[in-house]
Amino acid sequence: MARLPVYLQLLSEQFDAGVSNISSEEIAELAAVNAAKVRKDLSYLGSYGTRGVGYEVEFLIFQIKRELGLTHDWHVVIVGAGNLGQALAGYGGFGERGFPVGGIVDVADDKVGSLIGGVRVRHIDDLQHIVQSQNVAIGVIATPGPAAQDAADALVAAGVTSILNFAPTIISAPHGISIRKVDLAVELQILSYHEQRRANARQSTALKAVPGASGRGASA
Amino acid sequence: MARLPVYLQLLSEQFDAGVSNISSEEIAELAAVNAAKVRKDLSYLGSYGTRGVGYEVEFLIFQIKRELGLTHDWHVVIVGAGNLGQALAGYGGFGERGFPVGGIVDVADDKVGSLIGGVRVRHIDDLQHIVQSQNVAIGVIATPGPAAQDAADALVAAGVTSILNFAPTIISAPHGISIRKVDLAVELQILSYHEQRRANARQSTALKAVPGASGRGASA
DNA sequence: GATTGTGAAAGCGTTCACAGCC
DNA sequence: GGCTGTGAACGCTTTCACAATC
Repeated sequence: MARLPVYLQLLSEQFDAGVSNISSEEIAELAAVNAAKVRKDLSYLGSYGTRGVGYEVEFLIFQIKRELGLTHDWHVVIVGAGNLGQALAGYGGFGERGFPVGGIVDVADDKVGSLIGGVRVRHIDDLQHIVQSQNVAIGVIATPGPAAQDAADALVAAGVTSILNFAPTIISAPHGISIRKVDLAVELQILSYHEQRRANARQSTALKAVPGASGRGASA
Repeated sequence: MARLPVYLQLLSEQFDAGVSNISSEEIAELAAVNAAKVRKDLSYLGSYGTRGVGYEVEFLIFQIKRELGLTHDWHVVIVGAGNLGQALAGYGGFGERGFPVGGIVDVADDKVGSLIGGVRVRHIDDLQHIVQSQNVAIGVIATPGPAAQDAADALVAAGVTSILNFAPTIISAPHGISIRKVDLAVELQILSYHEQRRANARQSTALKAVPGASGRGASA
């Protein structure tokens, strides 16, 4: 249920705005999805709506948080203190949303010791100690692509059971370890694909408008 | 075809490693997907494989790049020079992968003028000028959630036709504008959900092992 | 013999439509 | 009357399986 976090976000906003009750239709509108889908998703949590009335916002927020395991903070550890790792650690968004950075590690000795976003960079050999002392369950990989699998192996060996991978590499891990991948370049490439199609469409329209022009090339 | 960028990445790695020919089975292995899916995806580009042999890596890379519109760089403009915007601009990954940062803008005058990742922050009023002079087609939103819709409106008004949204808000745009959303907190919350389930599973196992213990609570 | 390209089958998530309930 | 909860229909994606091709 990858949409629950989205509902949670928008319900929190509505709650802050003073809305105490909401219908599936309204949620659907805000989340830009179908109302039936919202009801199916929410019914998965239990029957927390009232027919003829809707859902109580505060109660729904609580139930979604419970389902997602957001009743307490989850410390994360970042592997890789390069550009991306520094950016992620310095960006305060993790901590604000309940995922404080419990540590940053790197293999390079010259990076060890520096302070990023209030957290000191440690050597990757300390990973197990950090994970166990801070009870870290989630690791973030922010290494260059070729080092990502090593980072994953180190995280798993240290006892981490969930991994968020920002490296442009597909990593493997033992069964039972959850992995998610976010590749910024992939996102941009997908947008590029759409741009490309738009450009092609413009071109073939132009060619149609001037039938005498050569119709070969990148059209279709 | 959101998998083409993934194939492209791994094919490029194979090419750099000296592999000149590859089968759908091998690609599937590297991409952690089914081989039939790889063939279906690639057949969508045209019949570029050779039966009994496989695919020529270099040619396939070229075809995927052509399909994705990666035959030239796409300049991007970042809206929001806060933590996240600075992080994204400073992280060199965009430029390296063919998406150089053509500009960063913000509404706050005190941010305007500072230098981030070699690019000077400009006022959001300059957005249209930046977009048109640099021929920017893709905008990146790195504002706080409440400002995201305004940022999107400004991007669309300036002539941008694709948006990558990092703000934790669902934005709307006119038909024909492509939008993708990346929410780091959502990714972590999905992992939290898996951790939560693991924790529950452990607890119910423990309860089963000691049948006398109270079976109520967060199990199931 | 090996591997692609692709119809057909299976699976999965979405949407419809309405009974059930407030 | 209004809105939820959900079985059934739908459509899209994935997977299978094999004929076509090198």
